[in-house]
Amino acid sequence: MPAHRPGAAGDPAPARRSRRHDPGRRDRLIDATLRVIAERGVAGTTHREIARAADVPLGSMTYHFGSLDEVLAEAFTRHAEAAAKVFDERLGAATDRDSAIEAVITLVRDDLLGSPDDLVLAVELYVAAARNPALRAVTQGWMQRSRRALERHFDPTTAREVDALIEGLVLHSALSTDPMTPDQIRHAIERYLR
Amino acid sequence: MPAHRPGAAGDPAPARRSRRHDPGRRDRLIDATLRVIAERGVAGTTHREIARAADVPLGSMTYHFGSLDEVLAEAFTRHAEAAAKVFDERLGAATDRDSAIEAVITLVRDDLLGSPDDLVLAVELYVAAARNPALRAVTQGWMQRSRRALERHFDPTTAREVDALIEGLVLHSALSTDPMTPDQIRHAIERYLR
Amino acid sequence: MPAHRPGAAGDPAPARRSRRHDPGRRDRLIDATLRVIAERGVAGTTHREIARAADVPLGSMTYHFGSLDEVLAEAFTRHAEAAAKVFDERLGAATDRDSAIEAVITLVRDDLLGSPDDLVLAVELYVAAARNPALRAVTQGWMQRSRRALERHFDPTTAREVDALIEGLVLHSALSTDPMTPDQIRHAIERYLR
Amino acid sequence: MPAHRPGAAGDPAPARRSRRHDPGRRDRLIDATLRVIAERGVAGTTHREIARAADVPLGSMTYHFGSLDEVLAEAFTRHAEAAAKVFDERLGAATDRDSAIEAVITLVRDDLLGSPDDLVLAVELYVAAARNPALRAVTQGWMQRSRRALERHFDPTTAREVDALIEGLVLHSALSTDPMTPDQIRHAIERYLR
DNA sequence: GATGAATGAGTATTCATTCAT
DNA sequence: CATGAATGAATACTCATTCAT
Repeated sequence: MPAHRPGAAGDPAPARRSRRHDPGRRDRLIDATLRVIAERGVAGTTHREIARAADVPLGSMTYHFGSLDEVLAEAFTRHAEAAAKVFDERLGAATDRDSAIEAVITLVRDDLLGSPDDLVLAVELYVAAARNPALRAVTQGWMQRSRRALERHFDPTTAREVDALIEGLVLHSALSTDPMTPDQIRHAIERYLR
Repeated sequence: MPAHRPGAAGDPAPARRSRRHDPGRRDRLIDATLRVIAERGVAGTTHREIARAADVPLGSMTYHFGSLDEVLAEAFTRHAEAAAKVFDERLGAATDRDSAIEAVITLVRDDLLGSPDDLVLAVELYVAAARNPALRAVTQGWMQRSRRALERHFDPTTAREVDALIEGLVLHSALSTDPMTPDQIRHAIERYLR
Repeated sequence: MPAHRPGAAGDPAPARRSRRHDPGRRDRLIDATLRVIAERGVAGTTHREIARAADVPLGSMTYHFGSLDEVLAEAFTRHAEAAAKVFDERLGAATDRDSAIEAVITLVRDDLLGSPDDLVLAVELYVAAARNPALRAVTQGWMQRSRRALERHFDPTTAREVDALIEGLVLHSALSTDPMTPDQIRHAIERYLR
Repeated sequence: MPAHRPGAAGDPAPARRSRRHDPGRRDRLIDATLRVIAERGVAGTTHREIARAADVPLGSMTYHFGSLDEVLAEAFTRHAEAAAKVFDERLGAATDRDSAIEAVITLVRDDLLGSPDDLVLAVELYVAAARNPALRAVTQGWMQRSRRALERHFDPTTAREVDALIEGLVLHSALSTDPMTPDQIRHAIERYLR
C-alpha cells in the first residue's frame, strides 16, 4: 500500500509514526481478554472480540499468541495472580486470629462480592478449567495459594474448610437474586471461625 | 418397501428400523443433551452433537425445540428436578437433627461427589445461568428447593449457610486434583451443624 | 392417539366434532396465501406461514395442494380475477368516452392506489411471473382482460398505451416517498385520453 | 507472484493460481451479484450462488460484506448508478425538445428494452425495495435522478408523467409475450410529448 | 380423510487460523 | 515486523415435502 512509502530519502523523524513499535500491545491484549471474558463469557471470547476490545487489528492476535487457548491461559493466570495477591495482602496484614477473621470477612464482602466482574471471571475459570488442563493448573495454583495464606492464621483443616465455605458463599451470592447481606456473610464466617 | 411390520415370524428384532415413527424422541433428546453437556460443556453442546448422541437426524432437533436455548433450559430443568428430588428424599427420611446431619453428609459424599457428571452439570449450569435468564430461574428454583428441604431440620439462617457450604465443598472437590476425603467432608459439615 | 376413539358403539352425533369435515378450508387457504404474500412477499410465503395465517395444521397444506407453486398460482389467479372484475365493472358502467375516462381515473386512484395490499400483490406477481411460467399465464390473462375492457371505449392502440401508463403510474406511486396526488393522477390520464 | 502483467515472455498465463491475493475481489463479487439477481431473482440470490458465480470460496462473501442485504444494496446501487448515467448522457446530448424526445425513445427502446437483464434487474429492485428500506433509498435516488434529467427538457409535471409512462412501457413489455414493437413505443412516447 | 412427526437439503453467518505482502 | 485478506469448517436455524398412523 503506497501510504507506507518508507521515506524516499532524508525523511527526518516522521511525526505520525503509526504504531510500528508498540511494546505494551501484548499486555493490553491480555487485559482486553479479561474484559471480554467478563462481559461475554469464555464461549463468547473470540480473536475478533478481543482485537476489537483492544482496538488492534485482527492479525495482531495470532501474531502475538499461538492460539486462542494460549490467550485464555495467560489472561486467567494474570487474573488469578492479582486475586491471590489481594488475598495474601489482606491476611498478611492480620496480626492475630481476630484480625484474620476480619480479613476473611472483608475479603469475601469487599474484594470478591464487591467486584462483579471478578466474580464472573472466577466462575468462568472454573468451567473452563473443567475441560482445559492448562487452566486447571491455574485454578489449582490459585487454590493452593489462598490456602497457604489462610494457614498463616488457621490450622490446615480449618483453612481448607473455610476456603470451601468462601467459595460457596461467593457462588451462592453471585447466582442468587436474593444474595446474602453483609451481616449474613459475617455471621456465616464467624460461626465457622470463632 | 416390503414388510414394514417386523415380527411376523422368527424375525430377530431388526436393530435399527426406519424411525419414521418414534414416540419419546423428544424425551430422549433431552437426556442426550445432558450427556453432551456433561461430556463437552455447554459451549460444546450443539444441535449436531446432541443429534449425534441421540442418533437422530439433525433436522429433528429444530423440529422438537424452537432454539438451542430452549433445549438447554429443558435439559437443565430436568436435571435440577431430579437432583432436588434426591435432596428432598434424603432429608425427608431423616427423623431428627442427628439423622438430618447424616443425610447431608451422605448427600454431599455420595449423591453430589459420587457422580462426577452431576457435578459437572451443576457447574456448567452455574456459568450458563450467569448469561441466560431462563437458566437463572432454574438455578434459583433449585437453590430454593434445597434450602426448603434443609429448613425442615435447621433454622433458616443455618439452612442458608450450610447450603452455601455444601456448594463450596462440592465445587472445591470437583476442581481440585487433591479432593477432600469422605472424612474431611464429614468433618466440615459436622463442625458447622453440631 | 386415544382421543380419536371413533365411538365404541351407538355413539350418537358427538357434539364437538372437531373439524373432520371442513369444505371451505381449501378456499380459506388461498385467501390466507394472498394475505401472506401481501405481508411478507412471495419469498416469505411458506407452507408454514400460510398454515399459521389460516389457522390450520401444517399437514393440511400438502394435503390440499400438490406443491407450494400450485398454491401460489391459485392464489394469484384468484387475485387477478377479482382485480379484472373490478376493471370490467368500472368500464362496463361507462356509457361514453368521457365517463370511460372518469372510470379509468377512479380505477387508478381508488381501486389500485387505494388498497396498498393489492398494489403489493401486483408487483409481487410481476416478479414471480418473470421466473414462473404458470404465473406468466396469469399476468397475461390479466393484461389481456384489462386491455379488452379498455377497448370497449378506446381504439386498440390507445388501449394498450393507456394500460401501460396506468401500470407506470401505479408502480411509481407505490414506490415513491412522494407519491402523486389524486389531481396529478387525473392530469396524467386526461392528458393522454382527452 | 510472478508476472501479473501477462505477456512478459512465453509464459502461457496459468489459468487458476491460488487466489490468496486477489485485489478487486470485492468488486467482482458485486458484479457477480448482479448477474445472479438477473438470472435467479433476488429470492434466489444467496451467498453460495454469488460465490459460485464469482468463483470464490463461500467464506469470502461474509468477509467482504456484513450481510446479504448489504451485498444486495451495493449491487443495486451500482446498477442504478450505471443506468442513471446512461439516462443522463442520452438526455444531456439532446439540444432541443425534438432531440430530447428522440433521446427518450432511444432510451426506452435500446437501453431499457434492449438489455433484458437490466429490465429484470429493475423489476427485481422494485419488489425488493417494497420490503427493504435500504433499497427503497436506491430506487428513490434513481427515480429522482431520471426525473431531473427529463426536467432539463420538459416541465416538471411532464417530466414526472413521462417518467411514469416509461416505467409502464418497460414493465409491460418485459412481462408480455407479445411485447410492443419499436414503432408502438415511439408512438406512445410521441403522443405524450409532442 | 387428515395430520403430527420426521428429515435432508439449504440458508446466513461466525470464526480460528493461514498466508502473501 | 505487522497486518489485511483469505478460507474451510462449523453453527443455529428454516423449510418443502414425505410418511405412518
